[in-house]
Amino acid sequence: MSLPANTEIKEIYADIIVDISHEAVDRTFAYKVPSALKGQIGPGSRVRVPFGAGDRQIEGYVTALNEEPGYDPDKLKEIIDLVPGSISVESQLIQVADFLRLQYGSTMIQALKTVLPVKRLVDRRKKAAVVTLAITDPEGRDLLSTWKQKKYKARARLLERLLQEGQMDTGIAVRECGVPRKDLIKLADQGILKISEPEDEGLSAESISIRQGAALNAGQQKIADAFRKAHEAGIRKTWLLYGVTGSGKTEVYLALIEIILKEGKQAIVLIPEISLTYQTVSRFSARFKDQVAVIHSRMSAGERSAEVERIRSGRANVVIGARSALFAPVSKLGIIIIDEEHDGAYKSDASPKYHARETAIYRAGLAGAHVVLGSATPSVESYARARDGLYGLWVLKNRAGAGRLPHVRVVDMREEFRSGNRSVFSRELSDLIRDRLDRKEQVMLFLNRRGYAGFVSCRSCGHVIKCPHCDVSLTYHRDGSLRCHYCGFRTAYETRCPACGSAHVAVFGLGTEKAEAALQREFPGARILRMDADTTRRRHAHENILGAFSRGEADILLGTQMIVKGHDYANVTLMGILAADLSLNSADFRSSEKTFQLLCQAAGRAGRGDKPGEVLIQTYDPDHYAVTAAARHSYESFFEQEYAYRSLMKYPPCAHILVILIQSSDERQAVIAAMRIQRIIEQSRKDQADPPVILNPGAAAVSKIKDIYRQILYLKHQKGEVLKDLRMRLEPVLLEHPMFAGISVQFDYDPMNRY
DNA sequence: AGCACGCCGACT
DNA sequence: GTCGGCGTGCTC
Repeated sequence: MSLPANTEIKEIYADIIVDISHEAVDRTFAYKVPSALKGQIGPGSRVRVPFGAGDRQIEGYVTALNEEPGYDPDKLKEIIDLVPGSISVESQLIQVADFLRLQYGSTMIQALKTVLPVKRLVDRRKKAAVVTLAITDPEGRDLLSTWKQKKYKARARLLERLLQEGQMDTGIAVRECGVPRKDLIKLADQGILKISEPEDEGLSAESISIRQGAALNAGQQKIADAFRKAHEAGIRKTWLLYGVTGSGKTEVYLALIEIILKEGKQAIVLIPEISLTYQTVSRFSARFKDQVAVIHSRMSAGERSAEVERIRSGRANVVIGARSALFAPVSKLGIIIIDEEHDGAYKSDASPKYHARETAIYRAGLAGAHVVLGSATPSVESYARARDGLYGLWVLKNRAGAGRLPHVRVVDMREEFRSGNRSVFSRELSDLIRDRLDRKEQVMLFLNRRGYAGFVSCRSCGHVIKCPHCDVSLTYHRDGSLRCHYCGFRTAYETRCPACGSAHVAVFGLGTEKAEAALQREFPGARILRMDADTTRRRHAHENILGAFSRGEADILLGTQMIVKGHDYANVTLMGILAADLSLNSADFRSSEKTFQLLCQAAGRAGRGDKPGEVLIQTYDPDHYAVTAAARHSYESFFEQEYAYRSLMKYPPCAHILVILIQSSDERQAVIAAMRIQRIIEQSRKDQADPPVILNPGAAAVSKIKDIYRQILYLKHQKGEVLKDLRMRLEPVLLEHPMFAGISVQFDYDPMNRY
C-alpha cells in the first residue's frame, strides 16, 4: 500500500564539510537529513556523520541544505546527530558564507572560499607534535639495518633522518618519510620512538596587558561612557560615529576596544586600504602591543597563516586589516569597528560582491557583538539609518587638537576661461601657491585623473582613440604613449587620425602629468612630487613619496585620491583641488556622494598643525550642492539634498539595485545571453503585482574590458527581497541551461561602482 | 585523515 | 600459497 502523494515526506539533503584537515577531503559531501533533525539543521550546524568504508563517526559542518541529492541517492548516508554545545567560529563563519550567498549571489563554494580563505577549510588545529628516538643511537643503527633488510622503506627513511637530525615534526614524518600516523604510535608503544607534544601556550594572564590610554576630551569621553552604559545594560547594536576630520575618532575606537578587551572579548578593526593607512595601524599596535594581529592582502601565505594562528589561539585579541579581515577566526568577538565606513573599498569586486558593512552587522548579530561605523562623511545609507534610529548616532563636531577646520573657497573656472586664463591654475590658486612657496609652507594639489590628458580625439572627424581590448578611450601620457587604464595596453601616439587620416589630432582634458608640467613651468624653483598609480608601482613607493614630503623634501605634493587618505602634515597650509568636476560627471547615482567625500577628505588635509589651513576648489559647476556643502563643511545639508535626490529617483538607500553582469569572450554570445536573461525577467514580471524595473531595457551598449565582452542589466525595486527572489529564480537556469555554459554571469547587489 | 584494495618480495 | 608492507585511490 502506497501513501498518497500529498502525505509523502520530502527528503532533505545536506552538504557537509567533513572536519578532517586534509586537502583530499577539502570539499563537501552530501548526506540525508533524518526526519528527526529536519527543521533543526541549517548552514553552520555541527553534525556527526558516518564517513568512509568503515563508517567511522566524524564531525562536520552543514554548508547548505538542498531538496535535490546532487549525488547517487543510493550511496547517500544519513546524518547521525547534531553535536551539542556552543557555536564554534567555523560554524559562525559558515553561516556568514550562507548569508553572502543569499544576499549577494554566488555559489556556496565561492562564498566559503571568501569566508574561509585558509588552505584547509576547517582546520582543526593539530598540535605540532615532535618525534624523537627513544632508544640509543647504536641501537638505532642496528635497527636501521634490520629494517633495511626487511625492506621497511618508510620506517628506514624515518629512522635514518632521526639518527641524523635527532627530532622531527610528526607531520614531516608522515608526509616526507611516508610512515602513517598510527604506525608512529605503534612504534612509540614499542618503545622505539617518543612522541612529545609541545606545551600549549594558551592565554596567560599577563599577556592581557593594557596600557593606559591617553586622556579623552569631553566629546570623546561622552561617547565612551554612552557605549559602556549601553553595553552594561546588555544592548548590542550598530553605532555610527560621525566625526569631522581631526576630531579624534581613533582615540574613541581605542577606548571602546579597551572596554571590550577587559571583558575578555576580542575586536576586529577594518580600515579601507592598509598600505595607505599605516599610521592608523601603528596607533593600535602602540596601544595594544603584541595583542594586535594585522592581516592584509600583500602578506605572504606564511605571514598570513602565522597571524591567523595567533588569532585562533587567542594570543591576538585585536585584528586589524582590510575588508577580508572581517572573516578572521575570532571566537570571542565583542566589537567590529569599520573606519571610513563610506569607503568604496568595503565592497568586494569579486563574487560574492559583498559589502563589509552589511556583512559585519550580520556577523556581529551571530556573535552578540557591537558594530561601530566611523566616518567624517558617512555614507548616505548609514546616516539615513542612524537618523531613523536603526543605528545609534554619536557626533564629534570639533577638531581634537589645536587645528581648526580650514577656510574653503570655490573658484568658477568658467569665469577664468572667459577672462582669458587658459591655464590649469586659476589666478587665485597661482597666487596662493606662490605665497606658500615664499613662506616655506607646503602645498597639496589633488587631481583625480592620472596620465597627461583625458582622451585623444580627431578635430575633423571626432574620432576618439580607443583601446583595442577595452571599450574605453586611451589616455595620453607625457612620454608620448597612449595607455589604457583598464588593461595597461600601450601604444605610440599617432599624429594622424586612424579613422580619417587628418592631422588635426589633439589631446583633451587634464591629468596629473599635465598638471605637473604646468606646475614646473609656472613655479620653476618649486620642488614637486607626483603621486599616482604610475609613480607608486614599485614596492614601498607610497611610503617613500609620503616620507619625503613629510620630511619637507618637496614643496608641492600633487596626486590622485591616494594623497587625500589619512595622512597629516603639520606644514601643509594649502590644499588645491584642481578639478572637482571629474568625479561629478560620471554616470553613477553615487557620483555626488563620491565628490562630496573626496572634497571633504581633501579639505581635511589642510591646517592639521598650528597654522591655519586654506582650501581652494576649482570647478566648472560651482553651484552644485556637493561643492557648496563641502565648502561650508556641512554634511547635514549635503545629506538632505542627496537623500531627496535618492528618494525621488528611487536609488539606494530608498530602493535597491541589482546589476547583472554578463561576460564572454564571444561578443555574440554575450548579447544573446543578455537578451535571454532579459526575456526571463520580463516573463517573471507578468505574474508579479509589483515587478522590478529594468533600467536599461534593450541592454547596454556592448563594451569590453581586456577582450572580454560585457553586457549589463540594471534592475531596481523598492524591496531588496524582490530582487533577491528574482536572482534566485535566475540562478538555476544559468547553471542548467547549456547556452550559459561558457558565459560568466555575476550579480552585484546595491553596487558601489559604475559598470 | 583513515581505510580497502591490489601488488610484490619473503617465508612457512 | 599466504603474509605483510607499500602505493594508490576513495570517502557522500
